[in-house]
Amino acid sequence: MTTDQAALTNGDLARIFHEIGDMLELQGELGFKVIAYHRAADAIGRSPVDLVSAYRSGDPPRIAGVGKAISDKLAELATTGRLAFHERLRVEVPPRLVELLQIPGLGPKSVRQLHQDLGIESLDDLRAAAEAGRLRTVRGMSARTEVLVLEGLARLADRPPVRMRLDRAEDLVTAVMAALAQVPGVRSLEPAGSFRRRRETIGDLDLLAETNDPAALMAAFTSLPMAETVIGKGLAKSAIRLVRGPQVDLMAMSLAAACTYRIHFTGSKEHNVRLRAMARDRGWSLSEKGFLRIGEDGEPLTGDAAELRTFATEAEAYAFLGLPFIEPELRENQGEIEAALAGTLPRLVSLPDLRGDLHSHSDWSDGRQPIEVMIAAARARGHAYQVLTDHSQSLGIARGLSPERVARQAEVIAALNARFAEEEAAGTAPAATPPEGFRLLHGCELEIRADGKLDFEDELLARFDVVVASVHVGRRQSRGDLTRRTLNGIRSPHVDVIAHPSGRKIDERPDLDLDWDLVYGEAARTGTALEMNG
DNA sequence: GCCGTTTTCGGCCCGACTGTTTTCAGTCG
Repeated sequence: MTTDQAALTNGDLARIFHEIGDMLELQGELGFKVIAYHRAADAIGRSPVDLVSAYRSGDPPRIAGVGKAISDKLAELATTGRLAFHERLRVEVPPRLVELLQIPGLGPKSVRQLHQDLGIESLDDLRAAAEAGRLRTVRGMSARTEVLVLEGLARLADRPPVRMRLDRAEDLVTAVMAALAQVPGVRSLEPAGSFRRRRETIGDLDLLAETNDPAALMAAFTSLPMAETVIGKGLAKSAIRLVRGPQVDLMAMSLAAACTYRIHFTGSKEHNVRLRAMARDRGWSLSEKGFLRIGEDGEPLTGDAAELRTFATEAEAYAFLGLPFIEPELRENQGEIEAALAGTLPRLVSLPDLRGDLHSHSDWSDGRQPIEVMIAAARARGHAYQVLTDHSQSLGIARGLSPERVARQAEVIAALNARFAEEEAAGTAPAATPPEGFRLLHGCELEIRADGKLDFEDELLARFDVVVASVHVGRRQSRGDLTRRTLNGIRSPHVDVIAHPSGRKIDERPDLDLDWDLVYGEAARTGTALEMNG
């Protein structure tokens, strides 16, 4: 436990309460209490409010899933930096025992048994016991368990669980679906899970299939050349691990009743739990198979009395619960259920909304393609405009443009636009061209230098159609300096957009340390757009 | 431990797969 109270972030707090949940579970505590701690930890981890500050100020926010007991513990952590309850648990439960839960197949019951019977307290203890053949002396374990445990340990050391970025997931999903598309009986294949929710990083891949012949599909799936191991195989669902890749789950859906399968496998788990609770309130039990009527005893009716409701589309299933359709991207139990009930769900931006690209680089700076190739692609997509934003002069590594090259580029762009106008007048423009035509706009990605100065004079900046400004160098400066530089960009009357304001690269580079309240406020005041990415 | 226009007590989401405990508990998603 740290003694520096200020260092406790919401993420630290979440870790502490998850660990409490794990340790209580290993002690054999009631399941619902364990779930309550994990649920509270998740809510704490994604709170937008800095909770240590809020609790110290004496005005903590109300958080769903955090009641009096956990709120008191948060207050103790915020004011003292420690939690007596947590420290007592760490005496009672060996702190490293929770690491055993990472081994596939080892759950709380098994870990507890291993600790009780063999005195195992760590992964090292577990390895030694497995290698010595002592696990088989524990009730419910065998020599096979020892093999599985050693494999799990090897995998843990060899390849720590790492989530993949959405683009890599896309490649793998495409490859697996292509390999299964020709299996006899398969009518449809589609991705689900966090990939369908378009999370920025993906753990496992989930696929759904409609098929007349589940046995053939599962046989083909579990014998794919790209499968390293088969984790499970059944007629309803199977799971494999790809060679040097993630786990892939495949579920066979009932024909023409796919809606609840889609909901179930798209998740998130927390979103599904909310839906099932809502179904239960209405007298139905919800699973991937559909809605089953619940009897007096709280159990689904069976036999002749059984009543199953299925639907063809997700929208119908949501409507059955009194909800509008909820887009997959929103299904995280982060307020979307409440918004759906209140009729305040946002309309998501989608591809047809995209009329042009406001930030692009050609081979004049660090892009890969000539301007003409990029423009042909944009016109073929039916865009109305493209803004060319090659780098400004001081970013030498990206071959930033001098004022002279900017002038030459302006001539090239003018000539291209004249040609587009002629083609549109003559009716020879690409078929996808929108009614208003297509125009190439001249912009630049303006460097905000390390000293905070802008990279071009105002007179030159005034000649661009669009100016996108950004910080690339001096990323290690103080929060104050970085914020001042960003504000310099925002306050220039010539700057229209701040590019990648956070400078974050997913899984590669953390956010810039900026005073975001100041940045947002000044951007709103001056009407400067902030690029959403990273 | 949390929560409540049905409840301040008594509920709390659901099913497939695995292994071994010959009838089901544990794990997982």
